[in-house]
Amino acid sequence: MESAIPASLLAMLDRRDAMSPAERQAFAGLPWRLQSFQDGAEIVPEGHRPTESCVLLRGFTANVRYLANGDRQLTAIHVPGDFFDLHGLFLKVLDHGVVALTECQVAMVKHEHLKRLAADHLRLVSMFAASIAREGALQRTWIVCMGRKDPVRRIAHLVCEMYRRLERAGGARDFQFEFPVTQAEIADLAGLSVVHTNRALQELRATGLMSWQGAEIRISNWASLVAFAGFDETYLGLQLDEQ
Amino acid sequence: MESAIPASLLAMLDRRDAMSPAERQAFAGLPWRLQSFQDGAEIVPEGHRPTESCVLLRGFTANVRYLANGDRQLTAIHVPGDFFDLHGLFLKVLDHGVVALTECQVAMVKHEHLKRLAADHLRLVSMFAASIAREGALQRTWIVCMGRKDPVRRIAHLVCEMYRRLERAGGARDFQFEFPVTQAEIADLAGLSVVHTNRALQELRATGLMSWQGAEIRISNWASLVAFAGFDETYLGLQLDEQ
DNA sequence: CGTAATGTTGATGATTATCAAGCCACGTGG
DNA sequence: CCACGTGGCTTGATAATCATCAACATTACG
Repeated sequence: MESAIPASLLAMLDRRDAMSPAERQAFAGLPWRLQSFQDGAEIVPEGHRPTESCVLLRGFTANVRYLANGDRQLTAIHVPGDFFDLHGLFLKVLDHGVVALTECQVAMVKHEHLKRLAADHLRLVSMFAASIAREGALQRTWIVCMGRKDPVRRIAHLVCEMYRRLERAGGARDFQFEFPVTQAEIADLAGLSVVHTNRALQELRATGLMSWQGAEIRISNWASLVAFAGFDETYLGLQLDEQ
Repeated sequence: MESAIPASLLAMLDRRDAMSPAERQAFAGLPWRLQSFQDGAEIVPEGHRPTESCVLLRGFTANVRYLANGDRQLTAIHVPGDFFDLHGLFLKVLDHGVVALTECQVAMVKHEHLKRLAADHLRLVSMFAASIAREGALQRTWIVCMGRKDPVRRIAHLVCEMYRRLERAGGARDFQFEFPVTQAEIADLAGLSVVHTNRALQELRATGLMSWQGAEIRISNWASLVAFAGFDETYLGLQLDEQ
């Protein structure tokens, strides 16, 4: 199935690093291929040599690494609008897989087209690099959480981050949002056992700063939750340095 | 102090993504500024808006994030030849500081010069992006270690990684190398207490797979250490995708 | 209505942080 | 040369944290 990338998505990609009209038009004109995936599907296999890059349109996906004993660790989580595969444009091999955490929809475009685009619009290469650098900032933040924050704060931090990122993507408002992710997936993200994740979640709910029932998260006291989690959102606001 | 970048360093930067003669010459011709730092010195402050990027010439440095309670977490460690600051070329603000883990020497070059260079040699922008993407792969690997590996394996993995990276940089041979880093710094890197780091190290030495006395690390059984740590080095070999 | 996936609970033992102290190597000043 | 201070390493004891196992409850869904 071949289709133009939805205008709403383009607006969202655009939000952070404003594209010029010419860039926007060239971007939207690429031969995007839309594809849907079921909950749990493997979107990109680990160790794959990618020939196209992906933008998440709907749902949640995550980077995943599997260990020999069957354990796995999620190293990043993506929200709609994320160009989650972009480093594959510069490196020959992907060091991780990408898995669908929910039913989701992805727009894919071949690297050859992105490269031709980049050759015509040089600033886009810098935008790509900035996007990759931003993902690095997310990962550094997660390393800090895993290394120096207890499980309750770790999950609280995740909630804060997801709210801000989804807000930007148009998927969150008024301190509430849908987050249809299982506790087992939270465990794989936070580096915890499922049982302990469950208890940490209960403890977090017991603070009264937020609720999380089913897929619905509601933050009742943003400022206190931020303080509790030690959430410093500067790492989310990093912008392309023009000139 | 203004000086040309040492030829040996250039050769090392070159090792991964071969530069053309023209690129190499342009690169070496930039107005590099050499600067030395004492053990523990802050090379780049957290939240800084950088105007230059840095290549580590000698010693060890690390990315660092400080928490409100005074704890800190190291999110990356750099070896000679690493362009540890490159994402600052694309983002306005650095989300982390850089600290000297040992006495070290750094070559710095202003962003304006790098950007002019990049405009003349477009492939260099891709090389920069690839370098940033590689750092992302290192970070993902560390997330996996922190989330799913016990402290002994975590440190074993660090030893494996440092050996391979130093080997490439010319700082390791015959399964031994100098690593003059304190246990407190290992603790901040691995997300452990100092006491537990010490005990994990003793346990690791007790396996007989390696020794670590003072600053001297000696790996006596590489294959077994790799197996024990679950070290899969594909993430280190990622190369720039040319076309 | 049955079945599987997800969430929850209790009990237990292993892991890890914390505190407090001592040890060792090294450099500095008397 | 020795006293002394400092920083890094090591040890023991204790308590908090976390994983694991084995249920059971709840929900989603065919």
